[in-house]
Amino acid sequence: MKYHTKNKLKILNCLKANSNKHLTIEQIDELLKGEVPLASIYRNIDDLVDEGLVRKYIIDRNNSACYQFIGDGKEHQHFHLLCSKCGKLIHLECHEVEHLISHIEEEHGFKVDITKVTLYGICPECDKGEQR
Amino acid sequence: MKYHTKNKLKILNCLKANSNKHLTIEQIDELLKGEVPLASIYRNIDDLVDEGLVRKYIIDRNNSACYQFIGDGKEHQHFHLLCSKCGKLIHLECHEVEHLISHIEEEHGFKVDITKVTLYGICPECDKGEQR
DNA sequence: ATAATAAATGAGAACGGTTCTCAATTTACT
DNA sequence: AGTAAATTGAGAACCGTTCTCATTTATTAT
Repeated sequence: MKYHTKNKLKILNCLKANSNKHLTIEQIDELLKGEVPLASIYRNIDDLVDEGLVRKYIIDRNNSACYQFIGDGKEHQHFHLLCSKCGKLIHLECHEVEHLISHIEEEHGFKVDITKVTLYGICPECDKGEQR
Repeated sequence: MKYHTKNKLKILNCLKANSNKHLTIEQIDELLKGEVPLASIYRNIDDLVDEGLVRKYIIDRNNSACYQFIGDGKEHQHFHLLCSKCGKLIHLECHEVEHLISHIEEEHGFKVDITKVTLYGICPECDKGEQR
């Protein structure tokens, strides 16, 4: 059984207050002004992810994870495009993706968890300026 | 300008000989029986990736990257299904995926990097035995 | 309230994959 | 052969993350 703790609430509030973006552990640490030790941030945020309140993203190169508050999880089903260059996160609802997920489940027997779908690549803006 | 070196060829041959699977750096190191230092494997394999002879896959968080020889690059693109329960990694070539990637690029302007696509979920075997 | 129990904490060490450093060596070009 | 450029090897450094463990805090039972 889990307890409600100050640290956990601080972290959750921090993520809530920034629910429009995804934060790294380092950024959370800064926002909390070092009030919560790193190890405790890691521990609590793992819980929050398990509880479904926070979503975890892995940004490719530097291996650092990002976290984002996703509320009660009753939001529209959507998935994310994450630009590997500028780090921008794009929310996308797209029937083609739902189609693919259905296809994979029906034809390949694998039940994809759509809440964990993140596609990495290059966003339109970065792509334009990438002629180099 | 790049030189041809023994190390690089050893690594390339190792990947060629195992082109049906993707190998971690650790596995490559074992296959090469420690003849090539780790740092050199990393350096050379980065070159091979840049040269387009080898593809790098980033599968899951803390796990290491995987590499696969792709020869002339004409192979089918594939991506990965990772079972959240048993950890099994499934390679999937599926025209529906290519279709989705085209769609996202054409309609949403976002260039998806398929080598970084990993869909999480439950594999068929775990799904069968999951009545709990 | 108090005691007993379970979970969370803080501080730092440890971990693991990857990258860096730099002197020594190898390669390519004249 | 001489020179410059690239690669090598060995280990240290790096960095995000996880672990350890004694201590503190929260929950439950008495």
